[in-house]
Amino acid sequence: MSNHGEPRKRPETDLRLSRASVGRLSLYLRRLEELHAEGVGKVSSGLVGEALGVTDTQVRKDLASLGRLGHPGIGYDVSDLIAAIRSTLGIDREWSAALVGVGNLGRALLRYQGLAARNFRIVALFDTDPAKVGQVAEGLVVHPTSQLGEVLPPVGANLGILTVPASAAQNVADELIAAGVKGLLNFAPSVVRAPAGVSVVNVDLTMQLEQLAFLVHMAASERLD
Amino acid sequence: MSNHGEPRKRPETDLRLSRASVGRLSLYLRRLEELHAEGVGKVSSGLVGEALGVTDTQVRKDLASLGRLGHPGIGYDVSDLIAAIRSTLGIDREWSAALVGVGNLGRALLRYQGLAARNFRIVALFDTDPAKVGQVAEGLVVHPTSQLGEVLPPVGANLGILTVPASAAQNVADELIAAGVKGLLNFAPSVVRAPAGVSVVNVDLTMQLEQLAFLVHMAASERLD
DNA sequence: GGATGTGAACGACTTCACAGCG
DNA sequence: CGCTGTGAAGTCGTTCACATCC
Repeated sequence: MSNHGEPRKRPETDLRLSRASVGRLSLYLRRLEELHAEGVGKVSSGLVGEALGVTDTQVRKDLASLGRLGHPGIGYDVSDLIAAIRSTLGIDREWSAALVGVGNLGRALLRYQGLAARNFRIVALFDTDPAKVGQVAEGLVVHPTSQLGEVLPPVGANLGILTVPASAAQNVADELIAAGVKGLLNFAPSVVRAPAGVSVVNVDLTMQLEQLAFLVHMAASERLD
Repeated sequence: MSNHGEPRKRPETDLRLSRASVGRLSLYLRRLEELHAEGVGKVSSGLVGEALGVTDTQVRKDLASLGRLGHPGIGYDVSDLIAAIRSTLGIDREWSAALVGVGNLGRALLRYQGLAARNFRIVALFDTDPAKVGQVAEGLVVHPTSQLGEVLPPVGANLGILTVPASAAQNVADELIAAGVKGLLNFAPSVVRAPAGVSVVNVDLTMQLEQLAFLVHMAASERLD
C-alpha cells in the first residue's frame, strides 16, 4: 500500500514504530478526539480499542512507543494521548500540498473538509488540459503542469497529491520531487517509486476494490460448509 | 485498513492467501495486463516484480498459491497468469454496487472509469439530502436513503459503497447489510464493522494522509545523522 | 544455463501471562 | 482490585538457499 521507494538496505532497527502501528495510532487519535468531545478525561486501553476491533494489549503496546503515558489502575489522560500521538505522527504542524490533476477526484479532494481539519492545505493546482489551465477552483488558479518547476518552488509545498492517469504518474512524481516535495500521495492506479528521502503512499482504489471482491468471493465459498 | 468485521475465532487455516499477498496479486495483475498489451507472452518472476518493488522470490511464493503455473527455465505464461489471478480474486465476473452519499467523492467515483474497466457497476444511488433526491447522475436517479430497504433488494446489488459522513457510516452500513449486501467499501473516516459473512474494506483517506506525514516527518529527523 | 518451487532460517508482529503500581 | 508495562511465547510473513526441471 505504501512504501519508501527503494528497497532499504538497513533493517531500520532504530525506528520504534512499526508500519502497522502507525495506522492504528491514526485510528486511536480519531477515537480519542471523539471521546474528548464527549467530555471523557481518562480512558483505559480497552475502551480505546473496543470500537476499533483492536485488543487492549495491542493498544498498550502501541501506546508504549510514545513513552510512559499510562497510569496503572487509572488509565491514560485523553488530552495527553492526543498531544503525544499528534506529535509522534508529525501532524502537530501544518502540511502544504500541491495537487496535480484537477479531474473529478482532484476536485473532490480539494473540497474535502477532512484535509483542512487535519491541517493539510492544498496550495497549488496543476493540470495538463489547456481547458482547465487558468480556471479557478476553491480560490486557486490551475497552472499548466509543464510549469511545475517554476511555479512550485516559491510556493514551497512539502507534499504532492497525484490525481492523474497512471501513465503520467511517475513522470509527474519525478517533477514534484525535483521541485522539492518530500512526500507523495498517489491516487493513480500505478506504483510510484521515489528515491530515498522522499516518501510515497500509494492509495490505489482498484486494489482495494479487488481486495473487497476477494473477501466476498472467499466468504461465499466458505458458506458451502 | 480492512477487516472482516468481528474478531474471528477460527484461525481460518484453510485460507491459502494472506491478506498482504492478495494486495500484491492485484499489482501483478495490472502489471501483467500491461505486459500483455505490449505483446509479451512469457514472463519471469523477476520481470513481474521489478517495477513493483517486489522481489522475485516473493512473486513466486505468491503465485504458488494459484497452483503450478510456472515452467522452470521458461517462466510463466502471461495469459494463464492473468486468468488465474482474476479467478482467484473473484473478479472474473461482474460486481454490482449501491452507492450511498452523492457528494463530491461519490460523484467522482460514479464517473471513475476504473470501476467499469474492472467490471464493477454502480447500479443504485442514495442520499439523505432532499435537494439531491430525484436528481439524475450518470443515468441513475438518486433515491432517499430512508427507502434503501425497499429500493435496493429488487436491484440486487452485492456491494455497498459508503461516501457519507463518519457519523452516518455505521447506520447506513447496517441498512445495506439488511438489504442483502455482502461487501462494503467504506470511505468515511470511521471503522465500519459488520457481522460474519459480510466483508468490509475501510479506505480511510485521513489515515493515509497521516501515514504520509509520519513517513516524511521520520525521514526528516533521520536526515540529522 | 535459466527459471521455478519450496523447506528452513529469519524477522516482524501479535498474543499471552504476569509483575508492579496506584 | 483495576489497569499499565513488558518479557516470553507464539504466529505470521519474508528471505535465503538450493533441489529440480526444461
